[in-house]
Amino acid sequence: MSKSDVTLLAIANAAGVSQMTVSRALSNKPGVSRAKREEILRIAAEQGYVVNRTQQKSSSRRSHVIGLVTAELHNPFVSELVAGVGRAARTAGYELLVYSLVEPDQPPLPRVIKLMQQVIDGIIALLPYEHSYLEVLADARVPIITVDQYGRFVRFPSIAADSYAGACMAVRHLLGLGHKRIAFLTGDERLASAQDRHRAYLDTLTQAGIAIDPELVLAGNYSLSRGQSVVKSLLALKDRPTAVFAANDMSAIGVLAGLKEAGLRVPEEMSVIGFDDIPGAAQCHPALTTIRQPIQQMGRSAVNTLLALIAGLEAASPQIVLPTELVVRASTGVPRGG
Amino acid sequence: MSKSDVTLLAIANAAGVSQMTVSRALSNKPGVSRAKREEILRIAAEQGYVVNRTQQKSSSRRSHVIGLVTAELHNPFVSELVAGVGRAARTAGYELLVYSLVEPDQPPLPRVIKLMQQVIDGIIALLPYEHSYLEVLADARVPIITVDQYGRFVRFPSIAADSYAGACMAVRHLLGLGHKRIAFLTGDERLASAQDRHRAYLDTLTQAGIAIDPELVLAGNYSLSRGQSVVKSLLALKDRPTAVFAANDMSAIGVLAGLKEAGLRVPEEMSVIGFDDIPGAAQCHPALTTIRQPIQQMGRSAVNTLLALIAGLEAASPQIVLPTELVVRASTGVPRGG
DNA sequence: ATGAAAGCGCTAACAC
DNA sequence: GTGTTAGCGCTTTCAT
Repeated sequence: MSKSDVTLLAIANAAGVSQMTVSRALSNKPGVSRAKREEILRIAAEQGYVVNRTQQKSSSRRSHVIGLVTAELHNPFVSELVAGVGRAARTAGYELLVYSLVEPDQPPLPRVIKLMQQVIDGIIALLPYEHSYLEVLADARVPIITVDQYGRFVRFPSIAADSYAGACMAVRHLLGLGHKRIAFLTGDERLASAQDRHRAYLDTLTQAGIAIDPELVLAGNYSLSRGQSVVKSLLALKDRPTAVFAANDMSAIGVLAGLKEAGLRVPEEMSVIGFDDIPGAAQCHPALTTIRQPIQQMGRSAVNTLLALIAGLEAASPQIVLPTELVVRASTGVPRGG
Repeated sequence: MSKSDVTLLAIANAAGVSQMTVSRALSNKPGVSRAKREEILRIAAEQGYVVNRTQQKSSSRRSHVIGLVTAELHNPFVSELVAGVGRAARTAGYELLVYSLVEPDQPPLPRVIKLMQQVIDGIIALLPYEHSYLEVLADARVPIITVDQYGRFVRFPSIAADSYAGACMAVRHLLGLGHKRIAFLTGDERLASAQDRHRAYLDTLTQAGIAIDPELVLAGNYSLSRGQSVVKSLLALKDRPTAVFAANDMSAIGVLAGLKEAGLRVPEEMSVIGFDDIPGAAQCHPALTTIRQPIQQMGRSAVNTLLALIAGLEAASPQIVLPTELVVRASTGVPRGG
């Protein structure tokens, strides 16, 4: 007889009480005497009882399972965040299930959306490019939190690092080193984070009295390969920049690769700064100067906010913005003749 | 009234039949007249009915949902495989749920294991380093398939590409180009795939009459960073190799990066060949020659085999091995003075 | 070919 | 503080 047969009733019999008393004891609900409660907990532990979340959900509308949806499984930022969310969820007594959107810009099938409702209590959506399915879920009263946002679309509470402030720091760091011609490699501009970083770049330069040169703004998409391929356009400019601010670490690492390919030394001939501080940032050569997002903390915030929503509370603030931090490593330095 | 309220009973009422008839019609079971069946299907489609998988499971022991467990979310091979499995599952009328092992070498909590049993009909485990939890699941009669294997542990049916044959091809390709000193960067030797590739390297060289030089065998772990860092040991050898066979593409790309850093040209001064043919292999510089694993097909095989197991059939063959293919790109060439 | 009844494991609601 | 009842949505089993 495998453990999977341990049911509420089994424990009730073993303890000589009713099923309901066991349920109450196990869910920490009032209405059970201390003595009985302890006895029940002991027996349950002994027998290795674990609640059946799906039955729990079908009778109480709560499964204590949350879902995380993402289209970018292969993305270091995402996988870090998944880890953070997983830990936070578990700490709060929740399990985490991941729904992978196989087709990035395609909404999941109705079948899958339904499955989400049937299994989970709430959803954390990462980098929600396509979000029509979120509307469907919201209509079905599934609490939703997004990490980053699709444009300025604010129907759902979101968690994000302070992209604007972080990007300002990045640009100021380069300015402080003496750079005047600073290129910017954009992120995927459908996302709020990318828009914020872009705006911060423009604003900070302007505030520093430096005219914006549109040639120095290159269209990226947060990907390594784009970062790498964009380098030649950069080097083809008659008046080359002395530094590049890439909207995220992946594309910054791509830029590093492209520069290496072109034979330029970093930071002597070109400074590079990224954004995110993914694990790979510290390991590449030269180690990447970047803006750190508090990824673990973002995971925790996402979970806590979601749980509050599930509990029926309004999100304290619809948009939670977490501070970022400049991490200076080896990829930035004073410009030549600076 | 949201769609989520569409239940069997609702359709039964709308169709003027019993719940049971609707159930039968919708699950393609016999016992319903053609006319009624069609009528029911029409109404169900109209109302947007979707079965509640968890209820389905609690009464029939089948949810038509399968799970995929992996510790390496951030791994291009894994994410490709997840996509392939997702597509195949959906085609077969199953949904896919992903369980991410947050701590790579740590088994999931009993709570999570229990959740798996409660939600899914079977599990596909990717790169199962730690597999004690699989035993628990198997004891609970959850069908399991692994992709790749932990060592020579064959309790579970597995799907894998033919690592041995593929690695032989890789080495022969280099031999054919005229290389005599060929280094090997191992994979994570806990996995069967890594062991097979290693063995193939040794065997193929021996068969070609080339003595094995232990100095040319470098300990890797399938990671990019290890590939990169290992290059300096390679270049420090008094009698340098002219080619490197890396046990997978990620580490091969790392080797490429390390060589670029060291200023060596590929393939003029060093040939590099990988294994997997992940999407990144074609995009790096120079484009990587590699052994292609049929990742999509592996996903399909894994799903089909798992479904057979779920249906109560024995796996046709406990170990399914799929053929590999040499993909020649730009990272291999004749050795200098070859 | 169709339906009625029972049960899966759990909890909300209402007893006592 | 504790137990009983009913019900979630589905499928099994047994009638008809």
